[in-house]
Amino acid sequence: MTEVTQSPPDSANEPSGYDPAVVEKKWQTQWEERGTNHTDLDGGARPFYALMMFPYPSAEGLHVGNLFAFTGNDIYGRFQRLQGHTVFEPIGFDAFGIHSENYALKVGINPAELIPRNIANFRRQLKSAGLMIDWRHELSTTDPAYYKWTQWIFLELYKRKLAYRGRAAVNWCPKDKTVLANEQVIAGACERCGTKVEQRFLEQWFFRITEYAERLLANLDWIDWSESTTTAQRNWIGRSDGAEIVFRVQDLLEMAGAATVGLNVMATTAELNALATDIKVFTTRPDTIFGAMYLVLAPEHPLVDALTTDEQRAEVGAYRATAAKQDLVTRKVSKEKTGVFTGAYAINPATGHPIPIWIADYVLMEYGTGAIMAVPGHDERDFEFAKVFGLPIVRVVAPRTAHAAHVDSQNRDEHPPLEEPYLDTENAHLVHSRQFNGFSVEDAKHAIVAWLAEHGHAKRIVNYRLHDWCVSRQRYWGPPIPIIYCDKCGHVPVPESDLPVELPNVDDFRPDDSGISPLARVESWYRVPCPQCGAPARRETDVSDTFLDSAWYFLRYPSSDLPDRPFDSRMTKKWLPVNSYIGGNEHAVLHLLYSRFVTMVLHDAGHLEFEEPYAKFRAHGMIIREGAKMSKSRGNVVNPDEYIERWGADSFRTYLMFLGPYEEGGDFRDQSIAGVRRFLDRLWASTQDARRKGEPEEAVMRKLHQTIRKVSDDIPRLQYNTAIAAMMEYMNVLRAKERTPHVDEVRSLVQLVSPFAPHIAEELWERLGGRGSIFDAGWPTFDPTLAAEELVTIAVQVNGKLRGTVRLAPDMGQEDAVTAALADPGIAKFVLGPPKKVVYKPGRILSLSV
RNA sequence: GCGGGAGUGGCGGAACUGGCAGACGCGCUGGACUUAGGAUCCAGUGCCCGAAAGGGCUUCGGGGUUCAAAUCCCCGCUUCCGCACCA
Repeated sequence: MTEVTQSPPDSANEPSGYDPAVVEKKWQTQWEERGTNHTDLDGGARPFYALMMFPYPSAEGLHVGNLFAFTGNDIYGRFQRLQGHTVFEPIGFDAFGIHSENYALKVGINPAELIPRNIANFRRQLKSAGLMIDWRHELSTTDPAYYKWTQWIFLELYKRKLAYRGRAAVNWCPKDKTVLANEQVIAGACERCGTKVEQRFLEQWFFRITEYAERLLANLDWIDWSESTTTAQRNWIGRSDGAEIVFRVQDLLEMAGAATVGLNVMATTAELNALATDIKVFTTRPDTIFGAMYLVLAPEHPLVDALTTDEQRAEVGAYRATAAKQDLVTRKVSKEKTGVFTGAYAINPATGHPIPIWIADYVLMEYGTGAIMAVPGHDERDFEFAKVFGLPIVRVVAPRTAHAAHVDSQNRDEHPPLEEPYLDTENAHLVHSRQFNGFSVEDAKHAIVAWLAEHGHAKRIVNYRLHDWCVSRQRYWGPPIPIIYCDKCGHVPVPESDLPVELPNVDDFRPDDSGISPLARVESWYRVPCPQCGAPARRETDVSDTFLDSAWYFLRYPSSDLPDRPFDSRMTKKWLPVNSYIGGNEHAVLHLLYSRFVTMVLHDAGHLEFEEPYAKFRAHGMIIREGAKMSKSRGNVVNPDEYIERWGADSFRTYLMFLGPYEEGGDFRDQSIAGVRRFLDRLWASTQDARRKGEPEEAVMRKLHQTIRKVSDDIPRLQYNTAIAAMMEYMNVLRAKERTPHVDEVRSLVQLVSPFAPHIAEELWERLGGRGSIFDAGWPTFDPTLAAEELVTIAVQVNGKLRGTVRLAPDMGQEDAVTAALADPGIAKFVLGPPKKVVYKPGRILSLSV
């Protein structure tokens, strides 16, 4: 439990009489009874869809980070409503997945039982926070009526040949005999039993997201998203322009015998021939081909067996075995270069010289072709490797200097041996590269690929870092993948009429040593007839990735009750794409990329008219606590319940928005909430005290209109902290000493506060005689003439130093301004003669140089 | 290593397009009201010199551009986040 150090004011002695507990309860009830937060999806004009990333309903309850995100979205949504939009602000629960399953395993209760409890708790907490949610459209990804359509989406991808079976590495615990997620691997060992984890290859389902890489990348140029997020996506997609270069293996005939024996049984003869002849490498530096001194293949490269000579076979085998034993996490961490020579040679197509073929785990099978040409002179990793194994290092790129341009670049002495790889490509030219000597790196890339292409040795190619999306999970708590395996028909999709494939409610959902997925033990469930031929067949026993559940939930909200289709086309046309999406940057890549991909596929399949799901996305910042990151182990996690109880939801919300710039986050400090609470106390008091007699004061009204302008400008830009500061500033004017505010001075302030502190705003609105909900009363308009100042204060600088200020009309001319400034003795004493130079910006500054 | 941010009082943070640095809030100091104050109200609060008037200094450090720089340019330092042997 977190200790809340500061107590709220004791309401008995509270002069303003503001009791948030009473006010908030009252209005939450009223909203529910009157349906204030219900959205007229059918008839509402000017639809505005304000989406927040739905939470995973953990047993700990709502995290303050969730509330930070939701409140920011709620303010935005309420503001849009006050501007005359019909706003839809739905919520749901992302309740499938490894988190729930692991927690269920820990406490020994089936997740199907736990999740509804957690959701009930979340619902209570969300309601206590005063969010403008239309609860009639709540959804949970674990509801069969929802995941029926998650499965339907899988089949849509399958139909379009975008879902396929492939082998992929997983973390495997040999003791528990189970697959582990990356986060369950701690320092290379199973988090449950401490056994060293191995990598294993399993047949899994993949989505061909790489086919969409170019579109996913291109659209980033026009969607209105936080730049940090689009940058993260660009990096993740990782487009590289380069070339595929073919190296012919030497003494091919001799090796053919070895190939047939050694190669994987999966390979057909045709594949074998193609593979055994050539090694394809991907490079972004085809210009350095004359410096390619050796080839390196990934240890699991399918050609390795075929290439390896008898003398090297034992060593190669041992190296591959070690590499395979390494888990996926530690393999990426270890940096020292290791490797083994296969005994084989390939021909460098540029030089015609034979170069050795090595295997090493610094080459990854997953990227490019799983093989590289090593250019130790111009690549850090290759350089390091060459140093370790004493391989030759040759320079083929050299700095372009005025001197070097005129000498014979073939002259070796001109360029001493490399102490480190030479990486500059800007002011450099080629050397030791025959007819390409003197070419710039850029020109050489094109020229060399074109030259090699004449003999079929190379082609330009684009490579992506993005991999296909592996959607299989060897787990219990997820939607079963809707596929059936039949001996005769192969894999057969479950007919749409048979959806959903319901997750069986089993007592024993624990992984044990019997097999891979817990569902593989439920024979009564997985044994089914083949939908095509009727022969006995078997269901897929893996479930799909949680990211698939969340990749389409925003499509379901407006059609949440639709039984026979995933979403209604009319509703979808009216409400989508989402107008505003707010969420954390932890989802900058996976969730946001996957949902874009699924949307594009559904668009191509004719189900959607748009191909980008979120017109606008803004990433909010992270909150820390008293300067430190919040974590369970530190015990410094903010529990929203406690703060809402002690300070009220309105104060808590407003404080969250005040503690820092929304898109950057900030430091949550217990002591500081008091300031926001005081502000609301004073707002309450101002309304109670307000006089109806007489006229509002002109200067105060001027400040009010300036405040309306500021708040109206700040909210759409999510600059909530400065909007609140502006309202506080106005409050200070309103309640300057000995002053009784006029109702007209207060009413608009209550409206400005309403998106931040909705309960107190409703209450005060009612007390001021407002009819109906304040959220149906519109937004105060700002009158520029009322906000304009008659006189403005202008700073006067002499030789760049501030020497005083003068009050001037905003449109006063330069001469008059100088005269007015010099009339001030405090300024005049620094100006002895006539000023040498005068810079005057009306309404801003007067700068004199003497 | 690569990519993206950020460095401003005791603290969280303001500052539009280069134009009065420190808005707003916390904390702190003094006062009023009080049996009391961890409530409320009033005043003060960047640092240094000075009794004051006044003056000097100040936005991570160092240079530069400009009448004028937290803001623009160059060099360096620190720090947070993401990706990480991606050829």
